[in-house]
Formats: sequence, C-alpha cells, structure tokens
Amino acid sequence: MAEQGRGQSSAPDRLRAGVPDATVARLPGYLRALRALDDVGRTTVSSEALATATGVGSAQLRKDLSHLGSYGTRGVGYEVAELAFHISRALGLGRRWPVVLVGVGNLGHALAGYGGFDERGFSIAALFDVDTTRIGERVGKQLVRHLDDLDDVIGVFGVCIGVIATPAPAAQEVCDRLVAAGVTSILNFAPTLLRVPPQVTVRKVDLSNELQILCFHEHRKGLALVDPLPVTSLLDEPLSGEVSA
Amino acid sequence: MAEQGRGQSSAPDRLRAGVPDATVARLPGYLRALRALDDVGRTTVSSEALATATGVGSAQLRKDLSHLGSYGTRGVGYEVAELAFHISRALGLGRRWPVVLVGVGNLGHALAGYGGFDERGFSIAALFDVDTTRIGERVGKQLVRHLDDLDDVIGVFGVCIGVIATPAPAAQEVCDRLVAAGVTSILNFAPTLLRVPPQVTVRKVDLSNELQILCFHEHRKGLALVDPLPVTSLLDEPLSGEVSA
DNA sequence: CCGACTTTGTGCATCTGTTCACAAGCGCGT
DNA sequence: ACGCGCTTGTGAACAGATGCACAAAGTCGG
Repeated sequence: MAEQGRGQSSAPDRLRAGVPDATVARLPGYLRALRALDDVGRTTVSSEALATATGVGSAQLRKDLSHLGSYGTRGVGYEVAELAFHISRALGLGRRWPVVLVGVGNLGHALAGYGGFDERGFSIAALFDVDTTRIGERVGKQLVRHLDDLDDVIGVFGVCIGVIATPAPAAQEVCDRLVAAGVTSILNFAPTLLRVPPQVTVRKVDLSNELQILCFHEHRKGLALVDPLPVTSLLDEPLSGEVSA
Repeated sequence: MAEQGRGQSSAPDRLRAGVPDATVARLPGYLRALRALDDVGRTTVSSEALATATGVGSAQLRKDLSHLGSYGTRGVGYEVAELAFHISRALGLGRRWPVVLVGVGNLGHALAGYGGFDERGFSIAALFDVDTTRIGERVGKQLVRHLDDLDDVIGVFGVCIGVIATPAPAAQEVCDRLVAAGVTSILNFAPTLLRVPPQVTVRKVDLSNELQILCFHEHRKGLALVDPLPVTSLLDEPLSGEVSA
C-alpha cells in the first residue's frame, strides 16, 4: 500500500485511520505548545524546538506528525498556524463539542467550573444528577437537571461526550443510560470499570490510581537509598536514616 | 495468612526492581478489585475472574503478578487477602502517605474534599496557595497555608507527595519550590510540562487532553459512517463542511 | 494412592511503540 | 545558477508489552 499523497497535499483518510493510539495521546500536547508559540508570535518552529517544548524526542515528534501528513518544510520547520490547524482537524476539533456532565458533587462542581474546557472547544451542554435535592441548583451558567432529561438534551445538542463524576456505585448505571441515549464517548472519573458495547470509547481518570503509582516510585527511591542489601530492609525502618543525598 | 517472607528474604527486592511500568499502572486496579472481593466475602479468586473484574486478559494478569512473586496456588487461584497484601506492599502502601496540595482553586477544593484519597491511605497533610486572600480559609479539616510555610510542613511530615492544582502559569514555580523542599513525587493537574531534576517523578493529569483524545475517536466514528471507501472521501465533503483553506 | 481436573507461571511469537541514522528536499547566500 | 547547510520524513534496528499455549503443580473424588 505505498503511494500516499505524493505531490498532492491531502490524503487524510488513510492517514487518519492509521494514527497509533500513542500518537493520538500526544497530539493535544503538541497542539497546546503550538498555541503557546502562536501567542508569542512565532510563525515557524522546528521539530527539535517543539519536541523539547512538549517533553518528547524530536524523532518521535516527527514520526507522530508524519502520521497526519507532510506538513513541514525541510530546512525550515513547521509553520505554527498551519500545523496547529492540521492537528486540530485530525483530532476532530473543527467543531465545538457539547459535553454532558453527570454527577454534580465535589468533583463535578470543579469540572463544571473548569475554564480549560470552554477555551479548548468544549461546551458544557448540561449538568445532571439523580440527587433530587440538587436538581435546579445553579452551577456556573448551567442549572442541574435530573438524569431523566438526558434524552431531551441530547436530542437538542446532537452527539455529545459524556463525563461521569458520580460516586463509584452509581457509575455503571449512569453509563448505561448515557449509552442508551446515544453517547459513544465517555470520560469516567469514578473508580470503576465500565462495561460498554464495543463501539463506545471510554477513558478513565482515577486520581487515587495516579497517587498509588507515584507511591510506587517514591517507595522504590526510598529503598534504593537504604538498602543495597535485601534482608535488612525488611526489618529496618525504611525512612529513618538519610544517609546520602 | 498475610505472613510475609521473614525467612525467605530473596524474592521481593530483585523482583520489585524489575516491575515494568505498564504493570505498575495496573496494580492499583487489581488492588481495588481485590478489596471489593474481600468486602463481599470471597477468600480466593482465579486469574480469570480477577482479570474480567479489572478489564484485562487473564494471561496479562498472571504475568503482571508474576513480577511480584509467586503468590498463587495452582488449581485454586489466589488468596484474596494475601494477594492484596503483596500488591499493597509492592506499591509501597504499607504506610500512610502525606500529600501536600498546592492551589486551592476550583479543582483544589474538589481534590481536598475527595474521600477516595483518605480511604486509600493518603492523608492531606496541608493545603497551600499563594493567593493571600485565601490564606487561613478552611477547606475540609485543613486550613490553607501560604506556600512559604512549605518547608515547615515537610519538616514535620517527612517525605511527601506533592499535588499541583494551580493555574498553568504558576505550576513551574510551585513545582520548583516543592522540589527545593525535598518533594520527589509530583502529581500535576496543571496543563504544563514541568521541568524537574531526574530523581523526581512527575505524573500529569490533563482533563482537556483526555477530552480531546475522546474527540478523536468520536470524530473518527463519524467519518467511518460516512466513508467506507477511501478514494471517494478525497472528493466528497469530509463531514459537515469545514473552514477548509 | 492414583488419576482426572483445574489453574498457575512462563517461554515464545506477535504486535506496538520508540529510537537511530541518513537520504531527500528546501532556502539562502554567493 | 548552484552548491551548502539545515531540517524533515522514513526505513530499519531496537525495546517493550501483549497474547497464546502448555508444562508444572496443585486439589479432589474415588
């Protein structure tokens, strides 16, 4: 399957289909860096510069971008605005995406108020909860609806992205209702594995998972300082002696 | 039961050093599932059952666990409590970890109030901010301190995990101060790449990144419906006419 | 005590992702 | 016009993670 968009610029179809997951996960980072460069007035940027700005290797950056197409100029670099546009388009950010947020507790409040969403092209279309004492409450510009009204809202806004910020026990039930209403992309903040049909994409963000992973590394550092010897570390106090720095 | 190897010293040290990152990232999930099983009264579990409970393949689960040691019984499975203990220990959760949270804005409030931390062995040791109007405010049981008091708190609690929930522009400065105070593990919610010395571990959680990744998939599903054929898509309107060139 | 059945632990093949290194392409100065 | 230096894009080596398949090792019934 050689012969891709030679000379002619756009061949987005096959290219976009084959973008590796790992690359997709880095694209938003590139986009952010490009926006920052644009704000500062830079018009072009080399792979080396953009790579260090985003914390990846320059080779990886180039390979990532090559999956989207050939939008650089050899000897010069990438044009900031143009590259930003193409990444944006690959990510599907050409439009504004409505987001429905379910669960207006501690975290839900924070998410609803998070400015970063709006400025990146996401609009909170509606807030939902099942707790009847919360229905009608105002959070930001939105007012909290009952989850039963989900279909109405989705009927108005069309395809939406769902965000689940409920306690764990409610998550699966909420998820099912989102899916039933036609939502096919879900961001899950509840610490539960969601069962969904195959066409639905779920991403999970688990705060205490992250802390535990950090813990592992922290713990390992501690061991490295204290015990070159295996046996003693099991008996000694792990963090008592700060030997060498 | 949860009698760890006091006699047999050999296993854990060498094993723990070689646990792959991908495995470490899954361990908290296993641990959570094990706790859930324990709560229900199950005492043993097979790799198959635990795997489906956590959404991974059973072979992968067994391989992951094999990096920690051989804690299963062939023909039976794993003892829930014992396995939970070993995973816990591998993650360094044998102790209670103090967490310092910097940035008591929207998200910071939510994090400070998030019950999941406490119940997983993390204690919010202190809340910090630089906004002087917030100093002294009470959030949950803690009261907001000025970031200048960081060293005092860390002096009292010892090694801590740092959580950054500030706006992006402040993140690097805050990070530097955390590192200077001796923090070597940082969870960053600000949408910025943090520059840290090599011995410091950083994990980043970026909410709008996650949404953008979902976007990509959602967008791709939309395209899939419209164009099963690659060539025609070059000529056809890709999707709901865009601002192309 | 034995043999059938269950489930772990792991070598091997596969797949995905990362890094290296360099030819091809482009602008610029001369 | 033409070569020179810079930077991209990419094939190929490398590394890491995943999934398969099966022998080893245990339980249980007879």
